[in-house]
Amino acid sequence: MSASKKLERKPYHHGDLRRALIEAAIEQLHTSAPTEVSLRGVAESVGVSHTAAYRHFRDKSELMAAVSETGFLQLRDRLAEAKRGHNLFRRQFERMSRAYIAFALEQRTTYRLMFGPRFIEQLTRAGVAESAHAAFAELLTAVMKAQGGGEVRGESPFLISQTAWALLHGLALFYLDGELGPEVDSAIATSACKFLWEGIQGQRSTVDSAPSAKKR
Amino acid sequence: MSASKKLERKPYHHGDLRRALIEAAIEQLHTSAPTEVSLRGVAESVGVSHTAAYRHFRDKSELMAAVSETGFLQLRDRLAEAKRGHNLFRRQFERMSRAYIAFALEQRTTYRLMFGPRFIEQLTRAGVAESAHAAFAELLTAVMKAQGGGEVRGESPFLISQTAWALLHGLALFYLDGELGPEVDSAIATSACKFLWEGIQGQRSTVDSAPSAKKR
DNA sequence: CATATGATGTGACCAGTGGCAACATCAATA
DNA sequence: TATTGATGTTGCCACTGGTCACATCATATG
Repeated sequence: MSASKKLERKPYHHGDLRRALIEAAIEQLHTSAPTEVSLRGVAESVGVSHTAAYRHFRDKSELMAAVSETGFLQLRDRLAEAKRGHNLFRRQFERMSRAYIAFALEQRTTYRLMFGPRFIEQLTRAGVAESAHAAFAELLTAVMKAQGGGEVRGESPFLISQTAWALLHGLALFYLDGELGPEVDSAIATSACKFLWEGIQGQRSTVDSAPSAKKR
Repeated sequence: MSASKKLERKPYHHGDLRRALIEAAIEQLHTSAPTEVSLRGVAESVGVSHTAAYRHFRDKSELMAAVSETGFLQLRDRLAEAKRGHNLFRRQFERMSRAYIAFALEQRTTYRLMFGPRFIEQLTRAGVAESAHAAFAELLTAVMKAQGGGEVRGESPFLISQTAWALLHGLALFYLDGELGPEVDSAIATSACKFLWEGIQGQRSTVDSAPSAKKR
């Protein structure tokens, strides 16, 4: 076989095992519950001994934390993408909500992992905390900007954003748990966002959809 | 030792092992994550061989489902208790919200278990589904009654209740994950409920909170 | 009262898991 | 060229959930 080149002959050293393990773990999460994903299985699917993983992760939880981190980064991108090109918060909120739930549905198990029981531990790892906050910041900045324009009431943007996030998270779990249908646009998500929107919008809504009798 | 009586001499047959196992599991959940609770550990803490559990539960997950069921029943009682003696939905909602989050905080790990990754599987077991729906019904009936009095807008009580539940669930997880302080009354819960309340209240609010400044 | 029978608990054992330690392999530098 | 540190491997350990054959007992039946 070719001797000079680098591939084919399964080199003793993998090259980028860390990344490969993370991707393999994500792959397994598509078909297995977080609990059922075994470090051994992941290593095997990469064609490597299970202990090799310990050269790149202190233990299994650190590998899973790395998976979470990539999840949060992806979620952040989705949210950023959702609001891009729209200036009205009402519109941004609607699109971000859909994007959020769509992400949770597509990455079901990863999403569960991200917000699962190890969430606290994970947040102690720098990377996870940062990426999680980055995702949250997408929502927060949108709220703050909308407050500047008077579109959203002027109370603490943190409280408002957290409320919205909590609602989205709760909704996402409902979808994941199969209590709701698989269509992101189903009644509940739409209604829920409408209810919250009506609770947080500012007095002088610049463009209040329709002049329908609103205002309290 | 006394031969005629029933206690002391650790009888070969436990008497009510099923219940004892459930309680022991709940006990362990107070100090261990759901994942870390082992069937063997639970059995040992009851002073029984780990295989004895299989006489009462098909497998570990069935034991955990039983734990969930008792959790939902307890949650239902808490919610029922919270609204008892109050007629104004606004007041009921406020109290139920606090009760909900308080329950999640007190039974941290059990709560995680209840809504954890196995939620779907659990719901296929009759007992769990029933108790879960019973808890939800407490909220639902309150909403429906309030709609009758015009206190809550007349849209689908299901959608409204689910929205509220989703919000509460999301909030509860925030508390559990330590993103928020441990005080149930902290700003976020109060604000979140206020925002939602303003989004769902009916047109002719009978008593729109005394104009008192309240706490803001 | 004696005995048979089914419910309940036990011990031995299995495969699978996460993790550790000593060793093997290799790439890069001195 | 030799050494060294990073990376991957093999062998092992304790532990877990689960199955099996067997032990113990409560109770119904003669």
